[in-house]
Amino acid sequence: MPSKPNIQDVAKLANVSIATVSRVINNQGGVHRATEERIQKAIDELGYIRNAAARTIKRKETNTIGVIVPDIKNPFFPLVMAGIEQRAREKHYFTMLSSTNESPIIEEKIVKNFIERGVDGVIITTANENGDHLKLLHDQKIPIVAVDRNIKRFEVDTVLVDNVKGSYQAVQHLILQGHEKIAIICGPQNTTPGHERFLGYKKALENYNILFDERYVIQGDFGEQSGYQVTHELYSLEDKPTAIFSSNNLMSIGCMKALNDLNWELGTEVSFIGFDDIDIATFLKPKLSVVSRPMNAIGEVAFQLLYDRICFKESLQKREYLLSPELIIRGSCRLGKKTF
Amino acid sequence: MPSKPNIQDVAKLANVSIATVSRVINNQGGVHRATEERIQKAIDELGYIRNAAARTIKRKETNTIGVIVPDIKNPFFPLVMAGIEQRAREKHYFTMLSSTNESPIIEEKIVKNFIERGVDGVIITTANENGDHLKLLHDQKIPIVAVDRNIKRFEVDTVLVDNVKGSYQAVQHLILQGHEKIAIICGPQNTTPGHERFLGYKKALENYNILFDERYVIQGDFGEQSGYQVTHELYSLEDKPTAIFSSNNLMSIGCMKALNDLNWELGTEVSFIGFDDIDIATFLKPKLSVVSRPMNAIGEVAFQLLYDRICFKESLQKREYLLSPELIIRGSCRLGKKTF
DNA sequence: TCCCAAAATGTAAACGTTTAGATTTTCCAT
DNA sequence: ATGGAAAATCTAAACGTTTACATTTTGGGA
Repeated sequence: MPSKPNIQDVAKLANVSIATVSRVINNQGGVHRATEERIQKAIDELGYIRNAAARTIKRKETNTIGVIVPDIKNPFFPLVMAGIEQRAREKHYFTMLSSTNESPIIEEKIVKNFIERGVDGVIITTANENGDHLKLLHDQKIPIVAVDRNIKRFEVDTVLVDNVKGSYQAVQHLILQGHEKIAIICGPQNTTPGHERFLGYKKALENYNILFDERYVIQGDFGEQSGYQVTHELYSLEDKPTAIFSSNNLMSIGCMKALNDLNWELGTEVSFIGFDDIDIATFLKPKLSVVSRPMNAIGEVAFQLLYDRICFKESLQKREYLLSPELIIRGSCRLGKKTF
Repeated sequence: MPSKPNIQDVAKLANVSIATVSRVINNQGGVHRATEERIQKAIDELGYIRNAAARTIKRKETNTIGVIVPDIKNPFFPLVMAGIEQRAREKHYFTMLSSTNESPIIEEKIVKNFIERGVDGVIITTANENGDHLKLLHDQKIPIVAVDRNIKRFEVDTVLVDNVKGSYQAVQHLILQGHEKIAIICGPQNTTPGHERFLGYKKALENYNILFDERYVIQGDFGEQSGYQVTHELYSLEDKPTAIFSSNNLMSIGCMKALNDLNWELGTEVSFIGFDDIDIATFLKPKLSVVSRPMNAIGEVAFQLLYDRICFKESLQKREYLLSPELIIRGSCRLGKKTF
């Protein structure tokens, strides 16, 4: 018994031609009942498993999609991924996941590799929204769905969250609690989420006629470390903010650590709302208010969009899903210090 | 310009044979400098990308490994995955990740699919340690590395953590703090980690001559929900434990939620140590003591083992890596209530 | 019994590579 | 100029499928 059996071996053992075997493997029908059974027996006996590579060569499809995320360690993405996988499995699609560590260079390599391997489509949260490095994908007419971050250079289907609305609601809530000195820990302004969350912040201030103060706008990079440092900066202001809005989960964690180290008391001395729910939220005293996103749904929608696009290609218009985040009020902003 | 260009198109444009093009694509040398440049130009011009499927058919290798985890939402696995990916990228290997939701049935399907696709090897944390459903892999002589959970049915390389030692140290520490009524929230006893962590617990009690009390041994399923429920059960005992050891991260979280809801005060009324570090650990008051595992290293070692095995196949002996967990003492067990 | 459509099966040509082995070209020592 | 080894290139046969088309078998009505 030499290495892997192939369709030939099965055909020989079952005493039929490879065409018939192929028909059985692919459930195409039109095969005599008895013959089918004979072939199935041969398959089992030999332990035959069809070779996807050879199949792909003919079929020109892999039933595989690629998923590219910027940071697999950010719990947001595994949750989205779970949604994608769930839906993909239903449609008998498989999933290749790669993480770029926010590097467009790595991202381009991954893309190239995905193309080599013939993925039928790609779901991506890109490390560089201008999208120059995704040209290859576009050229090959491989369907793309952008999740959480848009791609500027071409039209692609998108699954985004209404960041403006989410942060607007959060900041609005802080304002209604009586806060006027509200700081924002921003994400990178060259990313959609980073920028839009800042816009929502600004809009809320404007709507309520609160003075926009540059000192309270402070740049982070979506990483925990930066949330930590930046909170120190805020603390060192002579006129400290009475509330902080953090633009993402990891920076919220960094911020909380800093609050702790600085003895800057959450809820009494400083209120807080963060974008994205995090595990620690309900364990802090007071509990953290957050803007929560439906991660699993994001993944599910993303796959559905991609799947439709794979089936219907260009005949579809560009579709943009905008999911609404939900403001979850817990304790961390209830005690807003009235300024009047 | 019809769809994807192939090696033929490149050859024609560069006015050479496909063999020469192939040599260039694969950097095999022996091609005239000028010719190579001409070919490269043709490749760029056409936007040619080689077809991995066709290549696989000849080469009988994919440079892809499959990774199977039981629950992608458990933060442990993305961290291990990050270690795997990091090392894999260095060796120009790609990674397919699938999650089984702890279902051996799904796991078997994934395995079959991986084989179809010709993965060069598999890293797996199996949903069923007896391993019957992995027979296919073994039959095809595809290298396997078992992570975190062993596989009983065949010999495979393993990367495990010394669970017995880890939980022994944790329980020992509780004992030395003066605790005698120490409860354990167990994981499933048909998994290596679940069982071994229980063994470490028992061993520590024995060594220090503490009476083993069935009532304090309580079964969970490694899920957050079960940690929560089970903690309620412990609280309802007439003779409550003074310390709790939890067998994994998610159950620890559930336990903490329960403590909170029950007003069972951590650190004073009940001490705690959990297996696996978790985000919330340092945010609780007092901070949580934990047994910490080197996730990234686990992933790196796993890939290294698999890589060697792919290169050398049967010529290697079975290798077992046993990494040591680290007991991190924070506040949650410092205040052990002396019973004398 | 014969005919013929329908059903079942077979034949052979792709698909896009890699690679042994054959052939041609280059170029240097004579 | 010439022979011949080394370098460069080419030819053609795989690899394991799918599938259009051709061929054979089956079975029921006349």
